[in-house]
Amino acid sequence: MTATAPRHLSPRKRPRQQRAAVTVDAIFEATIQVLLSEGIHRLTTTRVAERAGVSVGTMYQYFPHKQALLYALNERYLDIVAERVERACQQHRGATTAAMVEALVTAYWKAKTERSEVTRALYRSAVELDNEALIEAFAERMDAATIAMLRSAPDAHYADIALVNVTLLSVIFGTVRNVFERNLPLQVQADIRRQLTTMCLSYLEASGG
Amino acid sequence: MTATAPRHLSPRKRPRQQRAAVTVDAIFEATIQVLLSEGIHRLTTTRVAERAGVSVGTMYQYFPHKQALLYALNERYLDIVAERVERACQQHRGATTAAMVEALVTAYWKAKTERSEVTRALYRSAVELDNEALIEAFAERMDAATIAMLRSAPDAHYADIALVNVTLLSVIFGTVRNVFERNLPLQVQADIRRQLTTMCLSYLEASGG
Amino acid sequence: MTATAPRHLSPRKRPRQQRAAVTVDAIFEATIQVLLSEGIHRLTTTRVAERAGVSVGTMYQYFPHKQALLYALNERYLDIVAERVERACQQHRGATTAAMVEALVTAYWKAKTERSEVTRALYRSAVELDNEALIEAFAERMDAATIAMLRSAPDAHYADIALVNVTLLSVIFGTVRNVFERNLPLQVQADIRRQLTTMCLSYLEASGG
Amino acid sequence: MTATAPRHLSPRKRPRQQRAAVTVDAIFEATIQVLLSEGIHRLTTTRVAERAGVSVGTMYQYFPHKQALLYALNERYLDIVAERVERACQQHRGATTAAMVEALVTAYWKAKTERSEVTRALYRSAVELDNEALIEAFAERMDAATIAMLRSAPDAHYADIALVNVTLLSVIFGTVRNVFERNLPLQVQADIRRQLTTMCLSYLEASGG
DNA sequence: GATGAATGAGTCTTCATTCAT
DNA sequence: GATGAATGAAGACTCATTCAT
Repeated sequence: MTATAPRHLSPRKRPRQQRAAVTVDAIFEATIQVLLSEGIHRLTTTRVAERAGVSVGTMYQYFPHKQALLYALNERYLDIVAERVERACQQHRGATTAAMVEALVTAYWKAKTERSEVTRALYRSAVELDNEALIEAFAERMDAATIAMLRSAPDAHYADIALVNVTLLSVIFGTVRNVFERNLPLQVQADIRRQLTTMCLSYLEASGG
Repeated sequence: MTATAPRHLSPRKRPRQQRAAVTVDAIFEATIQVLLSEGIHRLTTTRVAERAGVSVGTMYQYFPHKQALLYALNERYLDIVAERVERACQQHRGATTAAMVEALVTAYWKAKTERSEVTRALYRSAVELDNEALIEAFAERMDAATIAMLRSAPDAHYADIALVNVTLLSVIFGTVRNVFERNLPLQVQADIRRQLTTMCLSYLEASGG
Repeated sequence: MTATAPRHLSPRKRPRQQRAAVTVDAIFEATIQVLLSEGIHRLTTTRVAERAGVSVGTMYQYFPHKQALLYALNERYLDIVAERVERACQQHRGATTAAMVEALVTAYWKAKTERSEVTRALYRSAVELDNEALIEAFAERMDAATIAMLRSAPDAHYADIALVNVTLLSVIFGTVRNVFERNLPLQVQADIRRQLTTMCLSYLEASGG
Repeated sequence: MTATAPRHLSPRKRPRQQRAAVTVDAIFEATIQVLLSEGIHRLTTTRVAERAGVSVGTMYQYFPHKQALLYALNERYLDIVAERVERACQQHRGATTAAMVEALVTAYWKAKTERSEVTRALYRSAVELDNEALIEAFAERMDAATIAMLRSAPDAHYADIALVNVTLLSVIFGTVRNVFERNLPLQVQADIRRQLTTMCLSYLEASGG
């Protein structure tokens, strides 16, 4: 994420040493654990620190306050998702539209559902967090990646690629979230995913013929 | 909503009398106000009561605890949305698939975005609320309504209507949420909505030809 | 004290009922007790509440934060001192200069030393409290009272009464503070007080002959 | 200051080497800076160390704990003030009473007001510091210096020089503090200072004729 | 010797909930 | 039935002090 975080939300210090990096990772992991096992209203700084095996004081050395921790956690998460999607887009430049859609849906779907519990937890953690900037940055990054990919399609040309793209992403991202928030049976999820792919492909074909 | 709310979340008493209903409504409205003006972490029982013009004690007469209030609030909200969608479905039985899709997207989109601030506020309030039952009930109700409508289409017949329907709803609901959570410019929102309608229509035509 | 306290330092609610007044008084008294027995760095809200026999929550109902408590405490204290001095001034209008000085020194000295421990405690509590307004208001009040008294002297007339008066008060107030902060033996304190009175009288005679 | 500091308040080691002295001075200066810029409740060891350009660890090498630092700081400050007053007294042995008073008031006044911000800051830092011993030692030192001077006056002889002296010092020290704590306009301050000098001179003349 | 990351007891403050009036 | 003062457990955050590197 290259989004410059609101000043007050940025980590107090960048972990430079090995040990620090380990500590920060432990804190992130602990946050997720607590979120999963206790829920967001029991996500307290003390509990996180305890679970991470560090003292509260140490935690505050890395994150000036709770919000900064959650912000950073979301940032890291979105970063990972973004990277995966970007990689998929990169790898499918010049491919057929069908392959592109397949790749895009798959990449996003997997990124979101592989550790679906974590995803769910993070959605919760984001509430009441001023993370619009984060979301915005993520969206722009995705936009750039998918547009570049779509543009490279040998079998299609889009009149209004911006609109096609924002629609495509909205539909995919939205559907994925909706599906796994409803906790539908895995089989149904898989079915929907296939349908979604088909639907998107038709859309692209209709738009970029 | 016919979902039987988890026992501990149901209101202490059903507002039967006139006065009670007024009070409850005032409390609901106050909750939304506070949510909007102060954010979820400043949503306190005292503040809600104050804004509603009643004492905390009175509030506790109607809602045994804070969660029950939020639960009821969400319930009421989903109820309203569900009703609007149901009505649209009802009114389009026997219509063309195109009309149906248009009606469905419109009904849901409007219900969600007309008071988008409120919607957003409610999403927040729902976090950490054990409202799966609520969501589930809402989903089922929607399912029933839309399936009934789709079945009545003179111009289509669906092999696996359950799958088609769940996909359709997932896509619509998900996209709407995604769009308005990103706070896109109104023009873009309108564009996407049109695209979404088209996309869904193609999907149905492809599935139900 | 008619000084309008900085908004953020004013008590949350004016005690209207009997019970409330009692509670507030208990809190004030407890604060002084803790200040005396534990020192300012052990003056915690919890400790004060405990000593006052109320819960922290209750304390916060009356004082929005610790500073407000200390501010109010000082305000109340200065009010009492001011009243006593004012009364003395009032009662000596038209008296001889000698009687005036005697009365002024006595009134202030007594007000400050009668519960000298408390005075000392309050001086401490005032540190790092934005109480300039308080001090200023007190000073003005004293100024007004003493000037009115001095003006009424039948045996003196002051060319620059403002300067004479501010000097007089600075000397008296300063000396008193200095004396009792040094914790001199009572006998010495009494001696100094007499000397101070004499000194001030000479000063006034020299200035107002 | 020859006052033997309470054992637990004395610096861990006397700065014998050049480097140490420099460091200690930097720490003192930093303390004052922080006190001025941040206020006493933000005067933390870390902040002081940082501003002084040393590590906390190093600071603890010189001062076993925070109190020791503040104690030493006050000690140093009083030492400087004491020295200046002593020098003035020394230089006016055998002078006229008028010259003596003038010199005394001037010396103390200047010492206190030249860096009045610092003085103020130090008063704050002394709160909740067991510095009675310090004050006492300072007082005795001043006593000795002024008594010696007064005794050498060719134009006066005091029956009870101890009382006269303690009164004199109490009045001067107290007034100075009072004046500059009230932050009066400079012009008024200067006026009061002149009045104070006159008043003290009359007093001495009346007492030592 | 110097460093500064880590510690965790201790602070202030909030807020859901109760219950005497 | 309504009120709102009182409660106190629990949370976020600070900071003097230590000690491994």
